[in-house]
Amino acid sequence: MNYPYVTEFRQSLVDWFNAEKRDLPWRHTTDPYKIWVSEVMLQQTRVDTVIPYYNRFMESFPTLDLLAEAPQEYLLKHWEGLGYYSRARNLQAGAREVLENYGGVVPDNRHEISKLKGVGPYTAGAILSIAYNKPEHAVDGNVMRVLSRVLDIHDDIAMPKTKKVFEVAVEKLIDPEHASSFNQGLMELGALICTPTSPKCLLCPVREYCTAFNEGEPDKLPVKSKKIKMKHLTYDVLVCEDENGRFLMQQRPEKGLLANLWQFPMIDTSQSTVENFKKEFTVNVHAEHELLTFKHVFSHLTWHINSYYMKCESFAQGDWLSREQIERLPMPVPMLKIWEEVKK
DNA sequence: AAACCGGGGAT
DNA sequence: ATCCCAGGTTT
Repeated sequence: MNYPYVTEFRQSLVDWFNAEKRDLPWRHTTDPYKIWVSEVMLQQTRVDTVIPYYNRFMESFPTLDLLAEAPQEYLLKHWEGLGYYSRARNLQAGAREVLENYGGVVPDNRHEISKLKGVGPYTAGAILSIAYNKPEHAVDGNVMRVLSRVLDIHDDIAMPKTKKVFEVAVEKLIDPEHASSFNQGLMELGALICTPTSPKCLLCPVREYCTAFNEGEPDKLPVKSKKIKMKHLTYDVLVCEDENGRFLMQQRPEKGLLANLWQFPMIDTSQSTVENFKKEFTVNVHAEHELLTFKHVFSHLTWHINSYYMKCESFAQGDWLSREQIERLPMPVPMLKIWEEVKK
């Protein structure tokens, strides 16, 4: 963009944002803690999905102190179904760091705020600009898409080094007096107008300054390579209920996929069998029938699940829990689907 | 740089 | 069936 038009670009974007912005729960505050929570929830997650989670979260954890002292299981229950559960643990770890190292005040500079667990370059810039109105870049997928079109940048956004190109661009473009509205305006534009497919250029407040609109092909941007190979895993899931109406539950390891979440026992059918499971847990099965058979698709792998209900005799080993106890445990969506079926 | 980490909505 | 979303951490 030619330098003389930067001022007009800023004003058009900021004015459009302030006139057209959606009414979202986290836009009723500039509390850095609440902005922080919203930004973490919004990582890789759509606005409509986040809204009910954010509202419930703020009812239970209205202050940074209350989040810091919350039991992890109670915290994860609030994140259940949202995905990327390490976000919740990192958020709490970050809150505890703020209490210990910064007197409970979220830092207002990139150097310190970036030290907090779970706060990377994007989230740092988002909190600094939205809560403190600091002119800091906050480059996410929306911003890269919008600016790739405005500036006609053809670098492959799948490559990590490309993000630096956009961070430098934002540093030059950002409105130093209205950093909050400018950064949110870029993201709002990406969400409402400058969409991945079929961008609504005729409604765009900055199309006058958009190189791709005037000289290029907005639909062809951004350039993004990369393709992923999907892995497939097949599991037998066993819902074992004993004579007292208690169910055998397992907690997943503290690292890796779905860390610390709870599940009904899962058997990797390429590693073991249901018969081995029965011996290992010395479970006597009185009756059994099939529950659900379905697949659950993650971003990088697919679970093929066959679930079974088994009426058992319980023995000492394992966690046999009541329905009420199970309801309080954080579980991944596939287990929630099975649990709903069991309750029918 | 690449792999890992959830889930759902849009196309 | 495919893409991708208000990304960060680990290897």
